[in-house]
Amino acid sequence: MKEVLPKFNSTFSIDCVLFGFDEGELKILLIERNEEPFKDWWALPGNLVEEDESLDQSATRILHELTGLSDIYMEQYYTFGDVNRHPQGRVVSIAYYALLRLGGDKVVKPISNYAKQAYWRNVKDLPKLAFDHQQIFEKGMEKIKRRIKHQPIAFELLPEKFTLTQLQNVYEVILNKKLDKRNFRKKMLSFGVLRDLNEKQYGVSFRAATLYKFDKRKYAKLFGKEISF
Amino acid sequence: MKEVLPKFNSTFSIDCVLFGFDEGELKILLIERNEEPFKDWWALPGNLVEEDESLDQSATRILHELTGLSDIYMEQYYTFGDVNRHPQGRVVSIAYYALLRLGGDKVVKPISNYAKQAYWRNVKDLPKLAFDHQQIFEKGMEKIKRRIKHQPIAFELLPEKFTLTQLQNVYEVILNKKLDKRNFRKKMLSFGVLRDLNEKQYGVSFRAATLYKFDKRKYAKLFGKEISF
DNA sequence: TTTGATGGTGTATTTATTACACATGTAATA
DNA sequence: TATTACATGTGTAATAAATACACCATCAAA
Repeated sequence: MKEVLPKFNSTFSIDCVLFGFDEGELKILLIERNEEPFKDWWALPGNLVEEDESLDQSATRILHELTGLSDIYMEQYYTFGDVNRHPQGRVVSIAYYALLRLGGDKVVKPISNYAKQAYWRNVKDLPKLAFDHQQIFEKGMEKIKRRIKHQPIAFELLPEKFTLTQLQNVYEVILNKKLDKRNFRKKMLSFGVLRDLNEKQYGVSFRAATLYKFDKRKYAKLFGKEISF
Repeated sequence: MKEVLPKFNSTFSIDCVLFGFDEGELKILLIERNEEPFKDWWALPGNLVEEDESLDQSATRILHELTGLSDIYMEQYYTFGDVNRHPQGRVVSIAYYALLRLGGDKVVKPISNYAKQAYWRNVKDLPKLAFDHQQIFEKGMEKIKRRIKHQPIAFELLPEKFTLTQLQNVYEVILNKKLDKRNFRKKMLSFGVLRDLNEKQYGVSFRAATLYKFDKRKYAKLFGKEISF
């Protein structure tokens, strides 16, 4: 049944924009390339898609190889296919973004040979990037700006227990504008998807804030109601 | 400088969901395939990407070959890459949608050999589709449902001069719900992007309605203000 | 001239958004 | 133990936006 397709002279890759939130800053993971082309340049983590894996599987694998993490919110958002985007041939790249919980911990183990090292970089201060990765990053940034207004993605960037101030910081840094504290809290709590844990921060050198948790069950019940965060 | 990429055993295609609005119905263009696989099945128009064209160029070309039209609002919205989506090999398909002005006229000339014929079909009454085209269609449908709320895409489906009732029909059929006439008009006119042409319909067997035009210049001035249509 | 079908209009109610300032609690330290 | 530094936590009034709702006007055709 397998006949031959007229063209097989192309390939495709996945590139990932891995967002993380740490110390009040939105960061993405960049690798320093160890191979041509663009050896020694900074680039988004990415790789070629294997024959026997779907695009989503491939994105999941690449993320796992790079960070050791699984069960992460990832989403395909655009495909880049300019003729000369890759100097070695026709490579169409499918872009994904992921939202990671950072937290002074072990994330990031660039085991693979194609990367010398990997660093988290503040999105407001990125170096020059290889290929068309600047464009890929910008489109990803736009995407999460839109997405955060309608979907509960901010929680993916925070630890399971978080304070309202931390949550507000995520919104402020992604939307790139200050929000009013009282209005923000009123609105967030009004959705009824945050559970007050009756628990306080500890180890902070000021008044400890109440910890909340995102309640997925309650959110699921609202589905279809088009919340506007 | 050109080295060899490790894998070149794959290919990619474009599939298009062409939306049109006619006689109060939202329709898409389907072709009846004349080639294996899925010979004689209904399918979305699509084709393989050529070596020397970008994805956007390819989408534009395919649309032009099929309809004779150019200068059409098209947008890439998702890429489908399940391993077995194409029975003859690994084919990743980049999906685009386009919004066309129908109007009893000449659109649609399925000249190519791979299609027997092409028909406009109401989205509420589609036949079984080849490949994963049902899924591709559904995702496209979701996309324009979201998009129409924030971007002025409804106008792309209407003739240059249109009545407010026609415009409301477009919203109703895409959002799949009835809207209140007075509230709809109040809101639409409040944006200040519709120009009253001081002109009436003619040839209708009832009271003729005022014709309006979408004013792109005024809309452009609002840019960044996040209108919610 | 009557009928049928669509065009066109306003107001009151409810809900959401915005603007805005000060007392409280905690840890560090003087 | 008093003071300081710092982030937490709270309410109300004003404005803007969304919603609900019904009838007369106009035109062509019969």
